[in-house]
Amino acid sequence: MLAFTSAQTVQQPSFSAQYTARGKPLCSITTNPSTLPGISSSSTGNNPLIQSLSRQGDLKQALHVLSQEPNPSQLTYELLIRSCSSQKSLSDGLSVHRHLFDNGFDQDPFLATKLINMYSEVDDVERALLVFDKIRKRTIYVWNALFQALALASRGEKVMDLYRRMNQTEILSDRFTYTYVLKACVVSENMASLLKSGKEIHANILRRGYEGHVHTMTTLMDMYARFGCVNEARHVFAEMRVKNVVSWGVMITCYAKNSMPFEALELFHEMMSRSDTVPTSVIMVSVLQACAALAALEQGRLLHGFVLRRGLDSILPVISALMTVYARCGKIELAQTIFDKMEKRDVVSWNSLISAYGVHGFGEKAVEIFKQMVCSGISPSVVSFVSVLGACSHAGLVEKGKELFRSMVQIHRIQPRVEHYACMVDLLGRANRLDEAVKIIEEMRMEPGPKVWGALLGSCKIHDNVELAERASSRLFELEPRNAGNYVLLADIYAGAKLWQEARRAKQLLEARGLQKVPGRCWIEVKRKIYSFVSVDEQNPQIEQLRALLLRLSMEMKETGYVPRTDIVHYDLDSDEKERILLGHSEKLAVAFGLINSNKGEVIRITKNLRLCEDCHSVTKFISKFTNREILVKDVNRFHHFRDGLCSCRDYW
DNA sequence: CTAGGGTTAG
Repeated sequence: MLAFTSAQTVQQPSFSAQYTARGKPLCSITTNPSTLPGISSSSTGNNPLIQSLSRQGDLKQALHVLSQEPNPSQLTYELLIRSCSSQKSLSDGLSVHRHLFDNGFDQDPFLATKLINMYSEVDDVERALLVFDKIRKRTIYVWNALFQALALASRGEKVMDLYRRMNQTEILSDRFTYTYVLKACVVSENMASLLKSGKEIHANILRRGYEGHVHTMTTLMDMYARFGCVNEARHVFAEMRVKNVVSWGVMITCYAKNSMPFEALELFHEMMSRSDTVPTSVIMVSVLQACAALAALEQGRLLHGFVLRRGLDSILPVISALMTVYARCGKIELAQTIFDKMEKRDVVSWNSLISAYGVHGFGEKAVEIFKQMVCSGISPSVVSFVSVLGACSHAGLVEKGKELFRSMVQIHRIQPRVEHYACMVDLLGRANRLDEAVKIIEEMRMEPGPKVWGALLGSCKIHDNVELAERASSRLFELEPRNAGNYVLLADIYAGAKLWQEARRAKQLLEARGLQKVPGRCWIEVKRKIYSFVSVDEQNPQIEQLRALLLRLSMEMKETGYVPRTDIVHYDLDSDEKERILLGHSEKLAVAFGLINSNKGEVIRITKNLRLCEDCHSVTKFISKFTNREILVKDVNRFHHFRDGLCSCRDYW
């Protein structure tokens, strides 16, 4: 880059010299160009030949001919630059750039645009910026090309800086500008600060009267969606008079990605009934994702049928999403069947299967699939390692996990990222090897992020380690002050150690920051309808019936040794009240609902938004034995398969 | 020169 900068300004001759030297081998073309078919020695010279060589992708030949051409045209340069872009060749791009500079085309805004595109394509934004700096006449095309290049390189702040500067000139944004600058907002390292910028662009869009432009408005929705601003996205969507399949898709994805799977499914059904929009594979992927999050098997089956009818069943992302739906509905064998039938598989297909076994606690199987993947010649990705390490963690395969972690660098040449360290901390911490977990953190060559400290805090909860919990939580309160879960976890750990005053302080901290505990929720799908439960659910029409059933079961269970875990209720209440609260937990309500409303022999499947509580875990074990029913509970991070009084997690979760 | 998607840990 340095050589080029100086050359561009002062050392022009060296370019030409270097260039001519490189052109030498093909001088035969210039000595007698007319011997080549279709080439005349008229005023157009070698231009048509260079152009057709560029179009064919014979870049080397094109460059050789160029070196002998005294009058290259703008079109010739354009095609050459494009060829460099498509071949991702920085060195050839530089040659063309030098050449057009020598021929006085360096102030041509059209070619500057193409050069910026080209440098962006070869991942050299710095040179793209340089072209922009040098060009004096900056058309909106030049600006847009740079915005696009910077957005692609995740330089959000830089884009906003330049966007504001552009707005001080007489150049006006167009519809392309808006899509690029909006995209730039969500790709910066510093997400929070650019939401403001996004809103600023939103205001400009309205001021300039672009609110009727579908493309722009859809990008705007997506920007809000990625910041988690569901209401803003929803508002933009509602105001759009013209919607197309992408606008619907962005809104559905927005819900699916922001933990609102119900709304995602609802909107999909609305799209199907109220518009003539034909769903694409992209839409199906998002809807399937929502379905997986809810563990809604019947919905999933309907969607699977739909996918087949629409002929979308050979599209890899759709298949991966389908596998995940079945896996998350507890139908792991169906996920395996789909995988087996695939004609082509990519790394994501494999990852889907690995994580499927992982969340069910089949650690060995997950490791086996991982090995099969490697044997079949697919290189594991960063996600493969997250999945397989997670699988080891859930199954307590500590040594296996450590071995795989080492193999990341040693065999697969993948540098561990923060999320891999988080997996290791979880793996070791869960296995009560907290000192080793701490050692891993201390040896990290990067800043341990919230995921790492969060994994440690979670382990402290399992193993009642107050001291370490204080250390982890103090870091978490700095790193993610608005995550309510951390305060609740710390309060629980204190309460578990009967440090009531400290527990109260942790809760006060939560409230002082204006946060609220995420309420525990459960879902159950019965006859294609999904029912949702919150703890001590007074609104539920069947609540009395559910309570009565649970009370009866609880009394029976007590006779066979069940002791309600009133110790985990951290309110200052008498033990009867505590028992009542425990019995009102949403997962118990959902189980009772399933027992009453589904047929005998059917598996009861429940989804929970948090980690399963210990009391519910033991009660569900009892119930599975008592009622001779299989109960499948998917909590935030794994599956619990209850059968005959036992759980598939072997009480390790 | 423009918009959306698969697999992921606490």
